[in-house]
Amino acid sequence: MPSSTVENYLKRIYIEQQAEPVGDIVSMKSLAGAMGVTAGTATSMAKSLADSKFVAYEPYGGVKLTARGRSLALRVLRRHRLIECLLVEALGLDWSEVHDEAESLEHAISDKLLDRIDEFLGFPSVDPHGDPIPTADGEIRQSALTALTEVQEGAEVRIARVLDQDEQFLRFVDRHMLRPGTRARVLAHDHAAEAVTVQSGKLPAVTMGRTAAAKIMVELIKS
Amino acid sequence: MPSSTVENYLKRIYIEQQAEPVGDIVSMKSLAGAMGVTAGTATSMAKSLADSKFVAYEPYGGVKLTARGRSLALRVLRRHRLIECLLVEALGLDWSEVHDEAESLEHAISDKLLDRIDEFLGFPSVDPHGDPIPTADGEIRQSALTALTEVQEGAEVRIARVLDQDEQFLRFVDRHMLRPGTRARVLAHDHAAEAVTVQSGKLPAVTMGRTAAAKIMVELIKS
DNA sequence: GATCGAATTTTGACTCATCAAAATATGATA
DNA sequence: TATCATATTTTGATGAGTCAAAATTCGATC
Repeated sequence: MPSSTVENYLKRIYIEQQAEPVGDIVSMKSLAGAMGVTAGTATSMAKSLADSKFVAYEPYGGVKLTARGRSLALRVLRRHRLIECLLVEALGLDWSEVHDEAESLEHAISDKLLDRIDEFLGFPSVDPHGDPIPTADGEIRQSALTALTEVQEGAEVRIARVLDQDEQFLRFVDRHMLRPGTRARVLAHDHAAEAVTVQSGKLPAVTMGRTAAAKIMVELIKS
Repeated sequence: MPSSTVENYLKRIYIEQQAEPVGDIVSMKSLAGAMGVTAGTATSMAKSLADSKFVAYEPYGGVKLTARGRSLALRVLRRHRLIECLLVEALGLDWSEVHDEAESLEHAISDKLLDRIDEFLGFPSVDPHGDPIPTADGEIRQSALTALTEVQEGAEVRIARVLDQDEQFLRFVDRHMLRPGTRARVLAHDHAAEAVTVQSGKLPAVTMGRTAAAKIMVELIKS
């Protein structure tokens, strides 16, 4: 059984790999940063993950998941996201507080219980943040989404996914009714101010910075 | 934060202490046995638990929880038992399969989530096996129960608690409708055969060995 | 090509939890 | 009281995961 440390590294590598603009390869620096350990620790873990065939490790290059590593990473992600669903839907926790909880529960839950939860929830395809839930056989369906920053002025969108689990940010999103599933309209892009103005429901419009807006992914309804 | 190993030792010591007929002191041998480690490991953990003031450790004597240790043990037990309730009541798992699951989840759940679960379940006082659930402030109410072996022939009882988490045993109990909450009648004690005969619901009577019967605790309804 | 700064790797050390095996203490019995 | 079986403790070792700091390599620039 891989330890929860190993599971965390693989999950992290998977996520960093997604974020990697090109090449799918994760440097020791970003891995160490993402895991909150020193670079030396990242290197030695990289080697040991490579020994277990979870990653391909290129000295002075970086690390990249093997099929085996990717499969385990997706299983961890599946656990994480199904647990988030459970906490929100069955126990009524707020979506802004479930991330950390899921972070530890994801290593403690059995496959059997997980399947039970999946069934109980009606086999959801995304978690409360709109992140896709890998299937039991290790597939993940990424729907093509657009960042709020890329949407034309005046367009109507449906919020689909929020790419940041930070509690503060999620509460901000909540306050302005920009939670996945809701409709909103992009009112303006201010390139000089690097800001985007959006409006949802009956709420007054809100203006947010580009970097914040870039973390909100949407589907176009009408432009 | 105490590690989950520490939590497990304290929980185990608490349980062994309850089982200790006299003196409340747990020997290294029984601790090692209960934890599935060698005696040397038990000794060194006993010392380190003593360093952290969780137990009083007497060389060549044994170990006994301090108030601090007892408090943590009860918090772990509370987590364990509330999780068992949740798995049975909300997710429909069978009571015979929840023990192992709870065994790992109990170290991964936050106090916040636990309180939420407690509320969601309506503040239950016992888990599916009839084991009392410690309160959030560290109290535990042990109701005075009688073992099936001590009940007079012909008496009617209500099953209150089953003192064995073994899956096989719990399924046996289930098959004969002897789950906590159900009524049953003690038909006979056969001292020579060391056996007890019980009957529940519309099922035919079942005869079980003394040691099995001793693990089923009941309340008297009528003798 | 030589040099410099940044990233990476190596080294040595540490903690936690464990084991096997050797050494020792305890308590009962002769 | 001497002995013996059993329980306990000690000792030395191991693996996982970590850090700090020293050593090395890479890649870009001069």
